[in-house]
Amino acid sequence: MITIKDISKKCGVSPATVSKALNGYDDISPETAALVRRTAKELNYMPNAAARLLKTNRSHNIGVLFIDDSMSGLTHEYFSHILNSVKEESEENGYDITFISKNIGKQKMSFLQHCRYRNCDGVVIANVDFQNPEVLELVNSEYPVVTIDFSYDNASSVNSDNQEGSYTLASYIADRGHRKIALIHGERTLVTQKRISGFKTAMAERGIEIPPEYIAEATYHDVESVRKATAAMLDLDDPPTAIMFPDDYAFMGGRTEIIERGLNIPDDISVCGYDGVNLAKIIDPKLTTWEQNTDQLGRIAVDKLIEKIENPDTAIPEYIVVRGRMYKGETVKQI
Amino acid sequence: MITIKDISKKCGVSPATVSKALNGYDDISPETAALVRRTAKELNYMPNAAARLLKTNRSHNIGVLFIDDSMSGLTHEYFSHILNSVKEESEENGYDITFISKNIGKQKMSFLQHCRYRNCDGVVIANVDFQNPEVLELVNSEYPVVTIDFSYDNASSVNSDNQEGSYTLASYIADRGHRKIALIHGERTLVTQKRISGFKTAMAERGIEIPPEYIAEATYHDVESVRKATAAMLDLDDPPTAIMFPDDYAFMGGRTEIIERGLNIPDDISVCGYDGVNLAKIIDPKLTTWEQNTDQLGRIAVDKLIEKIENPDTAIPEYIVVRGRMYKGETVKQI
DNA sequence: CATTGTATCGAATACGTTTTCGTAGATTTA
DNA sequence: TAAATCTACGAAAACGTATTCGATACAATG
Repeated sequence: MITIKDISKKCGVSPATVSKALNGYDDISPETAALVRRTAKELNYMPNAAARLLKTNRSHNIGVLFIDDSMSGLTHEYFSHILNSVKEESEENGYDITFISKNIGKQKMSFLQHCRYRNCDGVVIANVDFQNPEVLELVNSEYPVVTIDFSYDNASSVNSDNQEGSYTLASYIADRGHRKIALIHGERTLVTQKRISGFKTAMAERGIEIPPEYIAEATYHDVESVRKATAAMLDLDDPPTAIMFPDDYAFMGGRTEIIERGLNIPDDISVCGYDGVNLAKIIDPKLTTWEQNTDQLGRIAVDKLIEKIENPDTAIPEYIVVRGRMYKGETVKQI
Repeated sequence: MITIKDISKKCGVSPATVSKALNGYDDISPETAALVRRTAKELNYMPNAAARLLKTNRSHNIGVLFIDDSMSGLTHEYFSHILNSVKEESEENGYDITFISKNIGKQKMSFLQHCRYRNCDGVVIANVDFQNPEVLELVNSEYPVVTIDFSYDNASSVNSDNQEGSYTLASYIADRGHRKIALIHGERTLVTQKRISGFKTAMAERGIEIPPEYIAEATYHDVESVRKATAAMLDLDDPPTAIMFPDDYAFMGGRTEIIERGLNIPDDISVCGYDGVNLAKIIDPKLTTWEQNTDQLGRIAVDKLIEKIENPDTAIPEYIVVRGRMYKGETVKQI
C-alpha cells in the first residue's frame, strides 16, 4: 500500500504538502502541485478511505435500509430497480453504499448502531416498516435521512405517485365502459391508502357505486393470497368485469385463477397490475399497468440525501412526488 | 460519538485496558473486564470501524463485483438471488459488502483501486466478463478472491452444475419420448459450453442424432433474441418437438412466439427453461426447469472467501460444484 | 534600509483504535 | 528472606490522513 509519505519522499516535500496538493489547497505552488499529482499517478496512489474518514468524519458512504426480513427487498423487482438506481447515483457522486442490517456477526446491533459503526454519512430508507421503533430511532437521530414511499416530517421523502397512478388506471378502465370494477389491494400501508383513495376518487367522479365486496385485501407480491382474493371475487353473485391488482407480480396468481376457470383475459374479464416491471411486458396479453419511475425515485433520493449531507444546515425537508406513467398493455377491454 | 476513552475515564482504567477487555485479552482481570463491558453497554458504545481498520488492516468488508454495465446484475433474478445470499452470509459472519465499480465520482478507478480505496478484505466476483483485463488485474492482485460460475486456477470458485443440469433436463425430455430436441443457448461463455456439453452427452448416450440447426445461439435474459431464435426453429422444415431455452426469463420470448402461432405448450411443443426462478412456477403451465441453488452458491462463496481472508496461507484454492435440482413443471409432454 | 506583505512550505497534532513492552505489586519458590 | 514468577495494568507508538499555525524566503513598499 502506497501512502502520502511515499509520495512526499519521492518529491522531496513534506506529507502535509502532498496532502494539500492533492486536495487542491491554494498555498502550494503550481509546480509542486503538478509534480505531486504526477508522481501520485505514477505510483498509483489511492488515498486510504479509513484514515481520511478518521480525520474528516466523512465516509462517503451511504447506508441503505431495505427490508430486513426473510426475503430481502433485493428479490422484489420494484425494489431491486430502485436499489440499482440508488447504487448508480451514489457512485456517480463519489459515494459507496452499505446495507444496513441489525445482525452483523454475532453482534446484534440496532440500525442506528450499524450506521455509526460504519460511519455512514446518511441513509436512504425504503420498503421497511416505517413505524418500527428502530427505524424511528434512526430517523430521529443525528443522521441525514431520505425516505422512499413514506414521509416523516423531519426528513425529505421521495414518493411514487400512488394516488395518481391508481386514479389513472381506474379512470382508464371506467372510461372503457366498465362499471363493475374491483380492487384487490395489498397490506394497509400508506402506499395502499393512496391507491385506494385514487381508485375511489375515480369512481366517485363518475358516479360509479362500488359495493364493499369489490374492495379486497391481499398481500403484495404474494401470488397465493392474490389468487384466493381473485377466486373470492369471481365467486360473487355479481362479479366485477374488471379487477385491479396490487402489483404485476402478484397478478400472476389472479391470472392463473382466471385462466383455470376457463375465462379469457380480456374478453371475459379485464385486469390491470401495478409497477410496470418487465414481467408485465413479456406476458401474453401484455398487462395494462402503471409504470413507477424507479430510476428517478432512486436517483432523486440520493441527490436529496447528498444535498443534506453536504449542507446540513441549509437543506430543508422536501416532499417530492415522482410521476409514473401508464403502460396500456392489452388487458382492458372496451365494452 | 462515544469512544474508548470515555469508557476508560468512567471506569478509572486506561484506554489500553478497555480495548483489551473488549477484545477478550486474557491479561485483564475478570472483574475489570466485566466492569468495562458493562459500562460499554451502558454508554451504548460502538467501536469506530475506521480507526480499527487503520490499525488492523481488516475492514470486515467484502467487495462484490457484479456486472457493471447498463442494467446491473441486480435486476437479473438469478443474480439478485445470489447477491442476496452473499449479503446475508456476509452479515452473519460480521462482514458488510461493498459494490465494486469503476466510476466512483468523477474519479475513474480500476476495480483493484476501488478495492484498495475501501480496504476490502476480499472480493466475490460473479457475472462479469472474466477475461476483462481489469478483472484479471484484480484476480492476480494480493486480494483473496472467490469466483462464481467461473474458475481461475489461483482462486477458489463456486460453480453451479451447468453440465449436470443441462444433461438432466435433456435426458428427461428424451426419456419422455422426444427424439427431435433443440437447444437455444446463450452467449458462448463457459457456462454455456457446459450446458451444450451436457445436452450433447445426453443425446449421445441415447444415440440421438442432433442436426446442427437444432442448436442455436441467442442472448441470456433477452426476450427478443430468444423469440427470434424460436421462430427460426419453428420455421424449420422438420421442426423439433421440444426446445430447451437458455433461461426461464428469456423463455417468455419463445413462449409468446409459440402461443401466437396458435401452438399449445406442451401439446404441440414441449419446452424447458433454466434457473428455476419464481417466474417459472407462477406461469401457466408451470415451466419445467433446472433450479440453480442460488442460496448455496452465494453462501459458500462467502464462506470460502472468509476462510481465505482469515487463513491466507493455509487455505488452498478449491473448485466447488453446487448441485441444483430439477423442477418438473408441466411443459414436457410424454409422447 | 527598515518594514510590511506575500507566497510557499513543514512541524505538529489529532482522529480512535490496537498492540507491544515495561513495570509495580502480589504471590510463589528455594 | 531473597529471588523468581505471575498477574494486572498502563505508557507509548503506530496506522494514514487533514489541518492549523508558524517559519522562511523573498518581493514590494515607504
